[in-house]
Amino acid sequence: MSERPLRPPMRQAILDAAIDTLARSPGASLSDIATRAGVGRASLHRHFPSRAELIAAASAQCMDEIDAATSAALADAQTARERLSRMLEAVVPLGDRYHFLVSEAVDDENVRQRYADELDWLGHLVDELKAEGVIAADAPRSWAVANIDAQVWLAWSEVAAGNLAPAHAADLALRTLLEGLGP
Amino acid sequence: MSERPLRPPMRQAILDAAIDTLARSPGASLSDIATRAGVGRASLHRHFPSRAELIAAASAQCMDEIDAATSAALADAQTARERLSRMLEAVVPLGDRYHFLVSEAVDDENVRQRYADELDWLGHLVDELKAEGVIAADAPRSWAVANIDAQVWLAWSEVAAGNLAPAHAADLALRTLLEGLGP
DNA sequence: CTCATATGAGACAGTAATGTATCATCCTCT
DNA sequence: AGAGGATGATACATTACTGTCTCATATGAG
Repeated sequence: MSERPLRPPMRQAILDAAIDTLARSPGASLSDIATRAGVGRASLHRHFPSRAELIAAASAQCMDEIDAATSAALADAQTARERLSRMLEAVVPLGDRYHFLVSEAVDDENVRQRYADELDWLGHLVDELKAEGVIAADAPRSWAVANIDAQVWLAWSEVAAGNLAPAHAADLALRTLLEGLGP
Repeated sequence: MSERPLRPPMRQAILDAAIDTLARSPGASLSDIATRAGVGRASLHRHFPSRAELIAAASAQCMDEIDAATSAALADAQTARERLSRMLEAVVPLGDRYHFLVSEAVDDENVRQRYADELDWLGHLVDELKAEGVIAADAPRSWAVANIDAQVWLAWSEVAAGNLAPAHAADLALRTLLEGLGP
C-alpha cells in the first residue's frame, strides 16, 4: 500500500461522500454529505464554495475514474467486440459513480462536454461493431448506444443488490448485448 | 365521445400536470405543477392537502392506466411470449408515466404494494417464458426482470426523443429481449 | 515552545417551498 | 335575480437548505 498521509485529504473524503450520497438520493443536502464525510458543513464550504462547484468537481472525478479504468482496459483490445467486453468489465464496478453523472443534473459546461464525448465514443464503438458484423447493421445507432448504457447500469444494480458477482454481471450484460443486438 | 362536463375536472388536470412535470424534473415544486395545470396553488391544496397525497394519487393514477392498458392487451394472449409482446406494445407509449413511478420516491404503502405486485407479475412472466423455452433457463430471474423493465424505459425514451415510432420501438425492445435473453 | 493554519461548532441572513387562511370574484343551480 | 360553492390571488407562518461569518480548538511546522 502506498504511503497514506496522517491526516486523510479532506477534499477527497468530501468528494467520495458526495458521490455516494447523491447516487443514493439525488436531492441530498450538503449537511448529509458533510456528515457522511465526517466533516463539518463549514469545512465543506471551504473546499467547495457552492453546491454547484461540489457537484462539478464530483462529476469530473467520476469521469476521471471511468476514463482511467476504460483506457487501461482497452489498451490491448484488438476488435470492437473485445473493446465492448473490456469496457463492460471495467465500468460495471463503477456503476454507481457512472449513474451519479446521469441522475445529477450537471450544469457545468466542461462536464457536459466530456459526457457528450463519452456518448460519441460509444457511438463510434457501435459503428465498429456493425462493421465487424457483431451487431445488426439495421439496429438504430441510438438504440444500440442506449442499450449499452442501460446494460452497464443494470449490471451494476444487480451487483449492488447482491444478486450477481461483478464478473458474472458484466458477462451477462455482454451476452445480452451481443445476442440482443446481434444480426 | 362521452359527455364532457362544461367545467373540466380540475382534479384530473392537476394529476396530469403533476405526472408530466414530475416526470421531467423530479424536484418540481407545487407552484410549477399548479402553473402547468393552469390552476392556482391554493386550489391544488384544496384537492390534495399535502404534496405526499398528490404524489400518491398521481402514482395510483399511473398504475390504473398501466393496469388498464395491459389487461386489455393481454386479454387474448395465449403464450407467455405473446403476453410479453402485447405488454410491451401497451406499456411503451406510457413510458413517461411508468418512469414517473420509479423516479419519484413513493412513501405511500398502498402504492409500494401495487408496484411490488407488478414486479411479481413480471417475475411470473419470466418463469413462464423460461418454461416455454423462449428465454434461457439459466438466465437469473432478477436479471430478466430488470431487463424487461429497462427495455420499456429505453423504448419510450427513443420514442420521446423522436428517434423511433412507438410500434418500432416496442418491436426493437421485444427483439432485444428475446435474442438477448434467449437460449 | 510558539505560531500559522485548518478544522468544528455554532450563529446568522437570505431564499425557496410548503401548508394555512382570508377575501373578492366567478360560475352554476334554483 | 339570488344563493351557494368553487376558484384565484394574496398574505402569512413555518420549515429546510444555502452561503457567510465568527470563535475556540487542535494540529503541524519551525
